[in-house]
Amino acid sequence: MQFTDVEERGRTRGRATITDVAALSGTSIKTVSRVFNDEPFVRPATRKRVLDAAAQLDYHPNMAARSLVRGRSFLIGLFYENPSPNYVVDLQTGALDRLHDERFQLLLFPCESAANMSGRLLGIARASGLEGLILAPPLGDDAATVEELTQARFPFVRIAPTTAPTASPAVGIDDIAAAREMTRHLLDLGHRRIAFVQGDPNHPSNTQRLAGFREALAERRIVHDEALLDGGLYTFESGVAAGRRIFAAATRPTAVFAANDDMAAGVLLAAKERGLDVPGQVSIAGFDDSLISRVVWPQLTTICQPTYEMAKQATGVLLARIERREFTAETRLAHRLLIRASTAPARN
Amino acid sequence: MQFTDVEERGRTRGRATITDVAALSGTSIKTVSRVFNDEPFVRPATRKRVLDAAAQLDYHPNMAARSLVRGRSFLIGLFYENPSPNYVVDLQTGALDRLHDERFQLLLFPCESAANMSGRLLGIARASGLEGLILAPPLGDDAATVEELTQARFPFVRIAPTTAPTASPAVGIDDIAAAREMTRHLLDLGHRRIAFVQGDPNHPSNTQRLAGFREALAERRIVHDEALLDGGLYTFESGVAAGRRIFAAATRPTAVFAANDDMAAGVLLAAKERGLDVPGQVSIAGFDDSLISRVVWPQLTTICQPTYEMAKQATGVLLARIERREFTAETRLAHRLLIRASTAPARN
DNA sequence: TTGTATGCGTTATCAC
DNA sequence: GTGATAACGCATACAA
Repeated sequence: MQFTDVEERGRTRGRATITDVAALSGTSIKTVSRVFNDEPFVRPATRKRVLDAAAQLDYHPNMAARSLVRGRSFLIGLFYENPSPNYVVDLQTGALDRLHDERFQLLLFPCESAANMSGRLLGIARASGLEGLILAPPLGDDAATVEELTQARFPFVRIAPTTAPTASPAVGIDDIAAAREMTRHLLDLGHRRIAFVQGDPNHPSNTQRLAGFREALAERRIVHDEALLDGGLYTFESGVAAGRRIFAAATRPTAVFAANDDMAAGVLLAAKERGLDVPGQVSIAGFDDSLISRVVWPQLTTICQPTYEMAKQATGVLLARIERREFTAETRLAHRLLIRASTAPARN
Repeated sequence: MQFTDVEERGRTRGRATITDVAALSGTSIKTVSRVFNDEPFVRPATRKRVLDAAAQLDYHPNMAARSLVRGRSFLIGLFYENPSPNYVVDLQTGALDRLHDERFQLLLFPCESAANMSGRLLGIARASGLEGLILAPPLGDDAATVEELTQARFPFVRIAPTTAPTASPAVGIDDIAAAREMTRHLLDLGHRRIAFVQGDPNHPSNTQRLAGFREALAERRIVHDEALLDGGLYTFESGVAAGRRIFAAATRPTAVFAANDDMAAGVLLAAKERGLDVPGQVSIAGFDDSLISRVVWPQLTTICQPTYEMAKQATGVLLARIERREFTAETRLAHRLLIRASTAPARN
């Protein structure tokens, strides 16, 4: 069955304008404008007349006209790679919640890879008329991107970046400290052969988590067997692959620490394929506290990273920067070690 | 550390305009406009001069001005409830991918509940200047919403709706047939006591899946024990709760069919808590083929519902409708029974 | 406290 | 093929 609609009404033509409202309310367009912009110096009675007329005409200010005359788009862009849906949705929800009741709108820019975006962000931002950018990891760590935006004095904020702070604001947690805590937890349980599953080597968060892992081992004077370092890509599938390699090795580790939950869940699946009991024969730890860590069995010990809150605060900082208000250059949010059922004392 | 930037450059003021490009290229603004809108009747040499000037000035057309004069916003809205992040991201990616290379942009509207949106969608659409709406389930099933939008001749498309087809286009699968297939699969494995875990009773998809389940039982002349009907809310947690109730009952079912994967994963967790072997002692089936079905152990037998593809096609239909081209009123996409490890023959 | 005139950056009309 | 000029709907000096 096929249709062709003759007359659709999604466009703005034919809709009531400020002039119509002025006419019907017996005022001028300036007064209507005042009412709709919450400006002072409008007599309550006049305001009411305007509002009534607007309601009657189903008037809504035309955003395009408003943007044009103000020289602003009220658009901000969220740039992210697509590692796990859970993470992405947390990010979006945080940003959207902060934007609620602001007149800004959020545009999504899922990126294939941070690398091929390098040096192109400013052009995209200009083309879409964005007023500011939120850069989720690992985009905020690309030197060329940061340089380009900074040079152009284009407002942006980075979420959980790991490179040295720049003139641009950032919101994140201390990845090194968090990974250190998790490693200490495993060490405290008696584990000595601990495998580390890296995430995407291009995400500096991975570097930081690995650094924290190494630091904790060094504290206890444990020489890390580099054979126990495996690499994934932050995806569930890559975690499965890494797990299979790890458990196929001659001397199995007693614990595996994966740089995020998706990979940890993959390692868990690999363990089960091999008939290994978790945490009886091997402990598994993740990072992020994404939904997946609570969905698998046993539930994963992980680091609670407040993604939603980071996105929310980052958005707030960006708005402040766009509005030329004072803003916090660097915000560090608290993380939390979440001990659940996937880690247990090492058996001798 | 606090900053206040004196001069940010995210706004549009100060950027090159069509006039600048015309001046630099020695042409008129109309010609520049022609070039940027791919209109014919521009000599190649002139075109090149314009393009060069534009590049030199880093000119990008001002979307607001363009929208204003055309009387269009090039904005479409995606309205969804937030059941599972996996589903939401599939939806977004499908829509975004279709929009790629179109000049439309997507605005996100996560809704708390379909009920409290009833009758408010048109206002929101008008206020945001949207040209069209994509309604993900269960929003497309709200009678008041559909009525309101239809009345106003506002372009919208529904994804996987289950209420009777209306004048508005829809893209979906045959939920009844899919649920029937899944139930037959369980029956073929010898299961006779099969519990059904409902989703949100307000989502008509739930009604359809339950209907398919019942039809399959009726085909085999099996009288369904209504005690085996439990209810969740399409969330993982509600699946856990339902599973606990089901497995606590005096006579346990040998199979559980949940109306979506998130709940099936919850049932699986409840089974494990109780020490039940899956699929040895109980088979569990889901619906959706969302990431979660592949992440849990054993992986879930489920129905593959092409969410991404549905969103992509729905977006295409909406664009056609907005552009007043011919569009398909109803699109039914194929589903697929995915037999994985969570279902096995019933033991006698 | 309210109104008038001007311009924002485009596209569209119509002449050349 | 190309170019003046008038909208588009709104905010904002400036005037009253």
